[in-house]
Amino acid sequence: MKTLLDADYIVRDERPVVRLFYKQDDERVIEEVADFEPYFYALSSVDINVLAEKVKALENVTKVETKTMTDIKGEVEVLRINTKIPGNVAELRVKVASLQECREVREADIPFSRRYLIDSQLSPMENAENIGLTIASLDIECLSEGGAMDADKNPIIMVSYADNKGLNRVWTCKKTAFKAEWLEVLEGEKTMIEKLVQTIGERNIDLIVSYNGDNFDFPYIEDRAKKFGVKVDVGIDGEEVKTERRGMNMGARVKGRPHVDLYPVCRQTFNLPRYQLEDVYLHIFKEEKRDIDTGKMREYWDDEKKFPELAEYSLSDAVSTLKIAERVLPLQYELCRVIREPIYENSRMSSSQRVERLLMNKAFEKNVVVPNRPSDDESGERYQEPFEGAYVLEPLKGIHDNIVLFDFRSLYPSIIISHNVDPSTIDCKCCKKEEAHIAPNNHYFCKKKKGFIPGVLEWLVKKRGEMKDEFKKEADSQKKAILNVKQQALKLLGNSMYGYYAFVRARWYSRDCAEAIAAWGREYIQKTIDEARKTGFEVVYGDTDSIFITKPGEQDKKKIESDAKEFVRKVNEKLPEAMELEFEGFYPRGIFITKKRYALTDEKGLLTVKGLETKRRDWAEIAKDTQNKVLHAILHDRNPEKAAEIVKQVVKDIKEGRVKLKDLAIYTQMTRGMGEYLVDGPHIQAAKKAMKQGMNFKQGSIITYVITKKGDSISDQAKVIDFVEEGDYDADYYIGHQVIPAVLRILEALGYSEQELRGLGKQMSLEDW
DNA sequence: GCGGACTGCTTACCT
DNA sequence: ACAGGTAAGCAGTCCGCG
Repeated sequence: MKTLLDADYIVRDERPVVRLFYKQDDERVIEEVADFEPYFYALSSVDINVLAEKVKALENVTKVETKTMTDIKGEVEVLRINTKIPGNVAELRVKVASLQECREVREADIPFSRRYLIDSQLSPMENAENIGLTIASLDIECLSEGGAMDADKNPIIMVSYADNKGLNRVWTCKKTAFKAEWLEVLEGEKTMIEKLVQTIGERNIDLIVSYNGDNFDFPYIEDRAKKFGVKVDVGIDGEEVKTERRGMNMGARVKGRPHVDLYPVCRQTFNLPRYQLEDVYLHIFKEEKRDIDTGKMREYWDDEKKFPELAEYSLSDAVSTLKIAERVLPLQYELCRVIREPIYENSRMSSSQRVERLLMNKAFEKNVVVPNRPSDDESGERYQEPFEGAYVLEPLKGIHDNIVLFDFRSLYPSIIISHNVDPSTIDCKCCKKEEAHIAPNNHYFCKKKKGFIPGVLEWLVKKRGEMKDEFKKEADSQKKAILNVKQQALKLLGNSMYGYYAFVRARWYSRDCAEAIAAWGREYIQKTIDEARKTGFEVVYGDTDSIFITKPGEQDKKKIESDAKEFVRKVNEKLPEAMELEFEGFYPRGIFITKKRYALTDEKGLLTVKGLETKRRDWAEIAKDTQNKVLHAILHDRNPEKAAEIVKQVVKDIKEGRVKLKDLAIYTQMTRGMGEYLVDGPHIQAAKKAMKQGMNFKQGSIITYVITKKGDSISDQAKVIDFVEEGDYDADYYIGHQVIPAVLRILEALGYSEQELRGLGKQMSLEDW
């Protein structure tokens, strides 16, 4: 049994050698492939043989052959141009492209080891679960003075390590009397780094995980190691870890022993207000992780009594990182297998990159020549040409009883499949418009030849169906879990296809296709809404692919549900085969505030909230929690007086200074670089003040701030939480701008007028908001 | 000089 | 750095007001 963990290439005797890093049984092996040459394609503007002759005369060309492939507009003759080493491609493609006879160069920007994986059709991480990978997590602590981390000055004081074969270690250089079986006191920083490297090697680690290792632990270790002349040669063949630029961020790459930074993975996998290790751990395991105030690192380090706390915290970082890895890696493995990408790359890819990678694999299988990536100018132009998206029905605002929710199962993917939406089938020559799939946007799609992307989608849907069937049949819970992850991965890829068509940097971008899909979507939901109304339902709300209905005058819940199910059956009879309207659920009560903002209770009293403040990271916990309680009181307990009582108490707590800072914190992401803001909102002004005191924020950082007492405007009052004392908060702001607006929206929708609320306000002693 | 109306910028959500 | 549709807050400006 073997599993492919990593791939790269080296140049030996002026020939490229692809290296495949496997774990085979219990051994680590490197397979070398020496007979694979880099190549790319050229399309000709004249007779392909004329171009071929010209190309043959160019330097470093080893082989030229003509081939028929499928392009967007149909079959094309292409020239496959082989060259000696990958390093030649950049120069050669320019020479070829500048030949008069050359129309276009294709597939010249695919990295060589990726090219090999596409052509060999090898899947990384096959058998990963069965082979028993040895996974290690690592984490460092360093002694920083006042916020800023500077690898030049501040030493590493602790390295913690945990692996899934039972070894837990904290290596430190403090001469301490504290003893623990996992604590090992070493001479100094240099020895600690050496110990880490040595342990990874000795324990034959297959996969290294970290939390923010790309941007912190590895670059830091590298810098410190350099100081001591130590090599961080943790790679399988003794290569050192290399931090490389990957778009806007860094990636710490370890050859053959993939390093997965769980921070980007978690940011993509979960939707949370913040993504510190503690937050993610709490979210997944519903359990607080040990934490310390890292601002007081010096104290923990110097004080012998406090030191054990630091050591335990450090160990818990490594241990919880490993636990998180075990939770999130299965989906990563699965994505690796489907898109045939090694895990180092896959774990740092965006969903559009994954879709594109899958399409490139399928293109190879189906003899399709891959379109080029657009230039910056081209994607800029595409960006200037937006199109109409989904339909959203204005909700009937207020409370509704006995709501039935329907939605179209995978609306966009099913439209793409049903109507064969593809850049190669749009307005085809082989069908008359009337005989084709006519889209609501003045285009039509071929009915004779299946498009490339609908074909790939169909494959994803079919595979997913198989996984779901096997899931149902499987009894073993571990195997069930794997099957479930498999279907999840396929679903993720399928659901990204529409967005990919509309993504301006996509190779297979097609505004016309995206627009047609959205237009069809609008047509299906609008027709369904009309049909529901004709059938005697009231349509309370609908968004894109979902419809909320009630049946006025009908009290019998069973009757409502059965009528609704009958309606679904009727609609489905008329829909294309791949499309389906699904009965999603029955809700005894719901409140609709505006488009995209509503709340429902199911029969067990479980609350579903969408879009309201409760769901937003940029509202304080005190406001979100109060809104949530008010919703529960109204929807489930049906008791507005209770709601009023809750608000009254919270307002009192705020006024009397009893609220903790963590409940007042507002989280807001910095979505661009500091210099790019035209208007500095509260989070930016708070961040700027904090940066003067040594803190660091960059694009993507989530800023945690509180509105304090002092200042001329809200932004002026905003301060990063680390610099705020307990009790220093603007009570009027939290009452008037947080709690009251959040609950008022609910009470207003209940039918209270503004005046009544002010009256109620007096009762509730809210008179001064 | 003040407050309400309005606009533009910004964010995070929904599907 | 997958899409468009949407609500909403804050900062700043405009406008009316003897």
